[in-house]
Amino acid sequence: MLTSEAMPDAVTDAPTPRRSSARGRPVATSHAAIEQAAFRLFAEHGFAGTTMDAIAREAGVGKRTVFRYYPSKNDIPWGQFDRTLSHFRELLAEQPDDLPVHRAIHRAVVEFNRFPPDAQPPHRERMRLILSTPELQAHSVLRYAEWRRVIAEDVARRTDARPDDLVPQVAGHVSLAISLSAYDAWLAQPDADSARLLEVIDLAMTGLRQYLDLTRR
Amino acid sequence: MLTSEAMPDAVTDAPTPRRSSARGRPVATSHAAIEQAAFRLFAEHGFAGTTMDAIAREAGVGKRTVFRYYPSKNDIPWGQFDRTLSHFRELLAEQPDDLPVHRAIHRAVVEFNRFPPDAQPPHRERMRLILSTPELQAHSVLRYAEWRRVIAEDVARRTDARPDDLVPQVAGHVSLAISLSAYDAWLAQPDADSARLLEVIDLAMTGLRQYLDLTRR
DNA sequence: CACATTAATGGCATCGGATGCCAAAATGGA
DNA sequence: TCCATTTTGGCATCCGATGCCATTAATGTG
Repeated sequence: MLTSEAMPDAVTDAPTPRRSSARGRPVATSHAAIEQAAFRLFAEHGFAGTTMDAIAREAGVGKRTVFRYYPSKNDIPWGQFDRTLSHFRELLAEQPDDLPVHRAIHRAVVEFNRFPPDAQPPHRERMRLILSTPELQAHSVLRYAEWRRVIAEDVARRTDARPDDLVPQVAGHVSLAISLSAYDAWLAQPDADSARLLEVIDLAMTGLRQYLDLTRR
Repeated sequence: MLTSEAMPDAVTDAPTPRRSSARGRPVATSHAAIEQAAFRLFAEHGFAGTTMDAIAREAGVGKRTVFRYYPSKNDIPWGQFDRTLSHFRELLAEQPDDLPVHRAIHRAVVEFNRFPPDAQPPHRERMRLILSTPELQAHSVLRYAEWRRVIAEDVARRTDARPDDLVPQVAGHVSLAISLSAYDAWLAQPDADSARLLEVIDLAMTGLRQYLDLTRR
């Protein structure tokens, strides 16, 4: 999955608390609660039409507190992204070394987008919001950069290169390109389920190879 | 070129005036003048450290006027981008139909990045600012979207598909991925000139085919 | 030459996101 | 009860962005 779902409290370790110990004033909210409040308002008034004040009110906390949980309004739809990158790193490391590099990466990318269908808010709505809202499209590249970096590092390891070399960098960029194309196509299909997303990622990869060989009409 | 250079007044049709006729109050500045004022301040205080008020003062106009020439601070480094898209469209149309699609596109992309070396501010500085400033990296995807669209339309035409189909979309995304990788690599080389950029774009394409095992394993 | 027409300018108010600062609140433990 | 601890949230401030509109400086006409 490209996003980190805000799991129901029972699934994660708590209401995603910020505290470390159990002393001091207790938390008044959680990442999940803020996200859910925000998504309710986004659905009603759109992303731009929802102010941070309104989100704070809906979540029942002060605006200042919301900014403490999420560094910016743009970060809310993505959820707690950093938690997922280490998972992606593991998926890449799991792929056999004797596979052609691009196949190993592609498999990890597909696996990364396989996820339990009980996300809250749902994965598809989250991605629809992100990919159809210009501000969020723009903001997302900063997230993508870390994601690409993870790929570049794995490709570098597999090819005895450095992460900053051209081929690993291109691999990162192109993997992202494949994923974004796939998400667009997936979202364009009215009733595509989460399994269909994985198929479309495969199709996008096939499409790329086709494009690079194609001789025309 | 990915950006539209603010040419010296003599090269373009004027100080890039906003007026259509010659009646009414004359313009007080130009796109080029604002860009140059802005780049001076960016070099001195950084992008984030430069306020729109400061740019307006440096250019000798009101803040409100600057916003009339550029819709946002983020748009200043890109210059007048839209002017270059039609040029790109022409370059794509010029490529022979009997070429493999990916070769035609790649050639147009390379040609698009060939440009006269007398830009003001210089192409390389412009791209370095854009690609090294997070806010600008983010904002740029909105520009890239139009650029990708132009490619998707040309690929669709060449392959009897629709621009929104998967292969044209992937082609757009991947061409962008190649270009961005190339720019990063080019900027990483201390004294690379503008001719070197074109070579690096070729190298990035080669790198992609290598990554995909199309050439050798 | 005076004056209407035209079009860009720039001041002003306002909004919303973001940030620093700090007192207040709420808990556990001594 | 008081203290240490930690989060909260109010307040002020900055900055980008936008709407509104009076002002300014040209042109062209009578």
